[in-house]
Amino acid sequence: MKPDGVVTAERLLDLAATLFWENGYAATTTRELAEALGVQKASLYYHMASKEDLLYEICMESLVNIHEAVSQAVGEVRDPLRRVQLMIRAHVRSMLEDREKHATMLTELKALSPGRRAEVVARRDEYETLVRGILADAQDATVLTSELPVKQLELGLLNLLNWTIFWYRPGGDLSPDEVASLLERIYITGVRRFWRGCG
Amino acid sequence: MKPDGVVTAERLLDLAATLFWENGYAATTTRELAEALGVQKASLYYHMASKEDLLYEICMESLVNIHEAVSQAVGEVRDPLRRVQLMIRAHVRSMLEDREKHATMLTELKALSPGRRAEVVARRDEYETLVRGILADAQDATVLTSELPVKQLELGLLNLLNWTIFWYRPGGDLSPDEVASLLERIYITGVRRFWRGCG
DNA sequence: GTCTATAAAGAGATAGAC
DNA sequence: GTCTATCTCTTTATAGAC
Repeated sequence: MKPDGVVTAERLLDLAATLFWENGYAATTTRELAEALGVQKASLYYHMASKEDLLYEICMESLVNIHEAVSQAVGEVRDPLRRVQLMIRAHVRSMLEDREKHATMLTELKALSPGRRAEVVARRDEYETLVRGILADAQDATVLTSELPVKQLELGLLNLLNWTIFWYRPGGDLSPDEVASLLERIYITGVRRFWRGCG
Repeated sequence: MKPDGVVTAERLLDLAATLFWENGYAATTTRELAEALGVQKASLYYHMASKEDLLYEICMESLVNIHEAVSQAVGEVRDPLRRVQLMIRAHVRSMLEDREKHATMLTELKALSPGRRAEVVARRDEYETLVRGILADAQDATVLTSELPVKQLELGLLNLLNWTIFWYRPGGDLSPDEVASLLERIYITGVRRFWRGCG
């Protein structure tokens, strides 16, 4: 959550993400938001159009952020395996740095109206396309196994990475980078193409 | 969801799990539950004490079920690696067969009152102890890597398995057993202890 | 075991002053 | 940009008849 100096709209969005994640979107009331911001209920409506708008913006922002983070991380790098490793690191780091927003996007999507939900899902599909492309390149370069279709490589990877938001706590046993190292190690070893023969 | 013949209390629990999972606990109203059951709102209270009771029972049931499923699956088997494989299969199968309850337990826990939440968390810890024990045995038998502490083996495994409830759909591309095979393959390859040298 | 009727509280959002 | 006051609707749960 951002400090007092920042514009109220931005503080409201961060605060909403925290409360939505901790208590759920439907269970979080405008009264709680107002109290935590230190204003009256009605004052919220100067900064937002509705409670649902907050949820929509949280979802979109988390997806824009992680897409940018991964795009930039793989950026100029050409080595296909290295690109997979950098993607994993950037995904985990972005997800954990932006934990409240990302978790809210992943768990409260169902609370959005159909139209807006579709917009968020479309954005998420775009991100998954980026991920799948990086995996497909590594597969084509024969550094990842060809025993599994790329869609299954993607499902396996996102399974392994995303569940982290449910147990990760800042200041816990593992730092974001340690989490990334652990998951990267398991995944890469699990799906890398090895030449098993001797010679 | 169970058919009409079954006692109403049980049908109510199954129905609640479906609605809680689809729309969230807080967003699901007693009106919707009553309508879907085909009775009046007030009639619900003959079968339940409160809406929160339903959530509590759903959470407990899903955990009792998965604990039993995994216990029985590894049952008499002694081979440590085989036990890990059987655990993965039973976990995935139980989670997907009981999808609504399991998903509700995993995502709506925060809606329970502190006391009941603590009870559910204690049950979940028990299950995780079972999982960790099976992994530790395999590690001691040198069939799983010793490079990672058993706690991290557990985090990695549950990450890989649990996220499945967010995308699995009955009748989709993959059957529960195919999902289990995919995840088992990635995990076992990822954490198995290999002798890399030749000879 | 299910009904009609209603209580009591809390929700999101708006009007209009300052 | 924030306030007080309020509107309107929905919520969970109960009372008591059948």
